[in-house]
Amino acid sequence: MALRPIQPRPCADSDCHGQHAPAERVALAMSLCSARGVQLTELRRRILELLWESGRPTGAYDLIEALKLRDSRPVGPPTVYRALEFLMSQGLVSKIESRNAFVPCAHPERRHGCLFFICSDCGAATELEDLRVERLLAEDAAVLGYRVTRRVVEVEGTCASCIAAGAA
Amino acid sequence: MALRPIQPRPCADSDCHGQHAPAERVALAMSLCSARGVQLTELRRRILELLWESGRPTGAYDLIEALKLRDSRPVGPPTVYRALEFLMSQGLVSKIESRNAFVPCAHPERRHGCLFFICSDCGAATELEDLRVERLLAEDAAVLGYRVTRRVVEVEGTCASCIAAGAA
DNA sequence: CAAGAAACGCAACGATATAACATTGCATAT
DNA sequence: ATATGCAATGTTATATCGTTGCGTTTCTTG
Repeated sequence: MALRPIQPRPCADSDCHGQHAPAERVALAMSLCSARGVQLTELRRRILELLWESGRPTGAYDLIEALKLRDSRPVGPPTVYRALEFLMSQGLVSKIESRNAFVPCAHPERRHGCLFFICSDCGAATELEDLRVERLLAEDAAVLGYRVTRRVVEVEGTCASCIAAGAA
Repeated sequence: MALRPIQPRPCADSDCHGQHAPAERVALAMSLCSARGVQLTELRRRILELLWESGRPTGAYDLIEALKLRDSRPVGPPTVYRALEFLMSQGLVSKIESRNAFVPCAHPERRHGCLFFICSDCGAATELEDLRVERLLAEDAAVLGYRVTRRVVEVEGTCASCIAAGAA
């Protein structure tokens, strides 16, 4: 029945049926960029793809490595950082500040302020949308008189799988 | 009437009357550490003091500079990072991940998961306690099966003063 | 197609953080 | 008094992350 979820929303799960392969993520990004009149160039596309394939927060220098090894494409740090900056400006990628690493965003079509849950054990990151948190932060900001430009919400811990594995 | 605030709590404001000078902050830290049986050594004390005096998020290398210039005490990065790690372990200091900088914590006596509001203009950071946010994050973590070890909540924007100044 | 803007390549550098190992000072055991 | 253990700090080097400046290529647009 696909009811419209208004509350916590795991972005890699139940309500996005099927559309999860990297290729589909990239296709969505391409159409989005096209609609917005910005260029998702080959390099940018490839970096986004690598992030989706990686499945975990990935550092800029790891991306440089990956581009060299898998694409025989040697690029310098500025090039990668610029591409990441573009991807972030389009909501296609977020930076995990507590890790100095980057993750692709599940729902670039929405103006999102996502939360990230990061497992210290396996390094996986789960993106979550929780409007209630956004609302509270907006409220607190209003009390302080802040005009908000960016939110960083990162929860570090141990994920369910790693807890299970560790308890074995 | 000083009612007990259970909701958003600006940690540098109304409900902590008077006790705000760096010296008093440090004194509190000293008694806390003493009670906990851990050593707030000269170096650690001094770094905490510098952070309180700074009034804004301060980088590790700035602390190194300050120690050299103001105390004629040349220390290397590892020394400072170790001291900061200790101070963080005691809840006396938090790291602002989005800035690679450190701030002293207003309420080390509570086990806190603070929010930070950071002004892009003037660089000031305001610490806030909001149990509602903590509760929601705990809830979301429970849904995902996460065991939480750390929370990073940083809201970046423009503070009231800077908005006022900019509008002039 | 020409002109301008956007994206990219490259070299060097700056900033942040940690690894690995040595030393100091102090408490306690011998 | 000597040896041992331990926490904290010092030292050197290096890893990791990110930026500046500038020249070249590529794309778009009139």
